Amino acid sequence: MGAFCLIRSHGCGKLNKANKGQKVTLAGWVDRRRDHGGLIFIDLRDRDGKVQVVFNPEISKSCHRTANQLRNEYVISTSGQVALRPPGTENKKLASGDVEVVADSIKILNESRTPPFYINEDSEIDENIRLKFRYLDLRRPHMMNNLLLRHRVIQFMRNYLDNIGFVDVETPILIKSTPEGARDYLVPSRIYPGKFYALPQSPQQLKQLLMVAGVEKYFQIAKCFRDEDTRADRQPEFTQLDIEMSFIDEEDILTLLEGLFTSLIETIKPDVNIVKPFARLDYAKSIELYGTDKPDLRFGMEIGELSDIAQQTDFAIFHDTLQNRGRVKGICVPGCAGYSRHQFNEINDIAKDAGAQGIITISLDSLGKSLDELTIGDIKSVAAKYLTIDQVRDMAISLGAKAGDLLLIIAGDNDLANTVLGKLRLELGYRLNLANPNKYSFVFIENFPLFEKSKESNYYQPMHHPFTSPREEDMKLLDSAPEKVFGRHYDLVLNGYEIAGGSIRIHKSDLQRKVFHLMGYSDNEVEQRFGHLLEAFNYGAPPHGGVAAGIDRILMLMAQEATIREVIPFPKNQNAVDVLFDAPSSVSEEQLAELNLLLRL
RNA sequence: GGCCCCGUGGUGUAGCGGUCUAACAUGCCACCCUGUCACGGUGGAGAUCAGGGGUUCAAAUCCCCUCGGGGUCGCCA
Repeated sequence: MGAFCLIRSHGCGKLNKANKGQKVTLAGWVDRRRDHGGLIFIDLRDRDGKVQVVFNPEISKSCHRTANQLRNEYVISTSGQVALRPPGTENKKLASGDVEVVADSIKILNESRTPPFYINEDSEIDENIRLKFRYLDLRRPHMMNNLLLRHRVIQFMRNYLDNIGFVDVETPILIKSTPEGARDYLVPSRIYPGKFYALPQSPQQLKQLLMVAGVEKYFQIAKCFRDEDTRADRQPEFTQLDIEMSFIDEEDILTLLEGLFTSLIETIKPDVNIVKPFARLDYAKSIELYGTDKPDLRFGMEIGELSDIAQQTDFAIFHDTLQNRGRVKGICVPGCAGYSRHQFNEINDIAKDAGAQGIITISLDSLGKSLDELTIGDIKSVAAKYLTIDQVRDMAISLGAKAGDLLLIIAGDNDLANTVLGKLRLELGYRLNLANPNKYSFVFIENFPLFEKSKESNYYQPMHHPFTSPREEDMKLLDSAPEKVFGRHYDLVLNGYEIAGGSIRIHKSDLQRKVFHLMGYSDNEVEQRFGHLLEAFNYGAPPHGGVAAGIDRILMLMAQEATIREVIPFPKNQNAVDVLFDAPSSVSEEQLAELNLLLRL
């Protein structure tokens, strides 16, 4: 740790045979004490790791006496000689396990209460307690590693982009509320009574203005704020790698992303397997095959269309569905023909939770046979008596099934069938361990519709955001059939998580105005909310586009954590509460008065 | 706002109508121990079973409500 450390000469975890005989001074926390009466061992821990320190009364009586008072998490500094451990007592589990420090002086820098949970072992602890004592939680090596990983990833991104000509520009945190999209966090203005700043949901408009300014290649590690409900992969404030470029098209951005993420993972996680080149999938295709626009491509189990086969059967449920413009679709669950009653119930529950009325299961309970040898007696299904063996075989072939597999079939509305089967695919795929945790399966999702019809109003709302450019060839459809227009938008998905999204932007004010109008904004509203952007486009705005990547999610995946909170040093809980600071909290009457605020509760 | 899961010494779990005066592991405290490393040994302290109400002769256990936590749908331009 070097030059700046006044009371230490080395990091604990960095000591090894090469330091043999050196006199060192260490500082850190007592990870564990082993008192043998005559001899006391301490594992001393700092950011770099651990090393064993020996207190021998024959070396120093007073040190040994002091070591006797030590407890876990006491902060000490100690000096002594690095010695090879006696043969046979090396500890292979410890990086510094070949050596130990024989202490000849020790100072207790601070005592510690017994911590509310274990720092020195990795066990499940109630998250509320962890968050309340986050400074202790982060002291655990596991969390410290996540924190250091975060540092290395962000450092890598900065260097990578700097090397290819990108400029890091900071944008303000106090800006203007531009409703639509997510709810804003508002900050009252003291100087202007009754007026508010908003925290940025993302630096979107600012980076576009930087393109107008001529920055050409911009990036920022940007904090974003959205006042929406949390999820395992969503927090009220989160961090994006924000990128924008001028004079480029989609391919330039996809190439940049592929290069950046490939070399990021290869540098920081050299042992994992990246599927290269990154896959590409149409939005519509993704929905049809995986029931989602963020598919996990580490395993197959694709959704298959069975409507044509269903049409030929004598099964009333199939016919009713098809008559009502519904579809019959299915997936194959490999090797699960022998599922128990209980397991079938679970599958049924998943399907119902996802909105299905029911699910039809067909067990090809005939292990060892080929599909050709199947007989109707091998088929276990409530629908068996309405199906011929040829129909079952055709379904099995459509879904890529073999004997011993389980077919799950949903009859219903197309969207619903996709959603339900997509959910079952994920759930069962994970249960069957089909998703290799060391595989990084990136996929670009392309060709999103520009708009979707709003449920509440008669207007259109953007799939991505209102600044996304329509495809050139669809421009004329904007007036006649906006729902048929495709946007120049793309997402990057990794192992079932959307980790980046971007687009080529609109850079002309008349087109931007038209899109706002389709969203239902009046001229007046457009001027009020986005006048600054439209005006900027009138002064030589270059064509441009960019992307924003969710750094917390990327880190979550790299650290193999189940939630984003594990890679955020000080996250909020599911109810958006910071339990360490107890925020949000009340403020004094004086503070409210100064802001001209009156609470209406 | 809806749905699902969880709440038992400091921590993690067991117990799921009576045997609970609540068990186990670890941690904590005291003493013993010179080669351990999740050290070992002996002894000890530590729990209104989240809170409230109900059912019952009897509730940690069953039911209802509240609170807290997690997951998810809605929401997230």
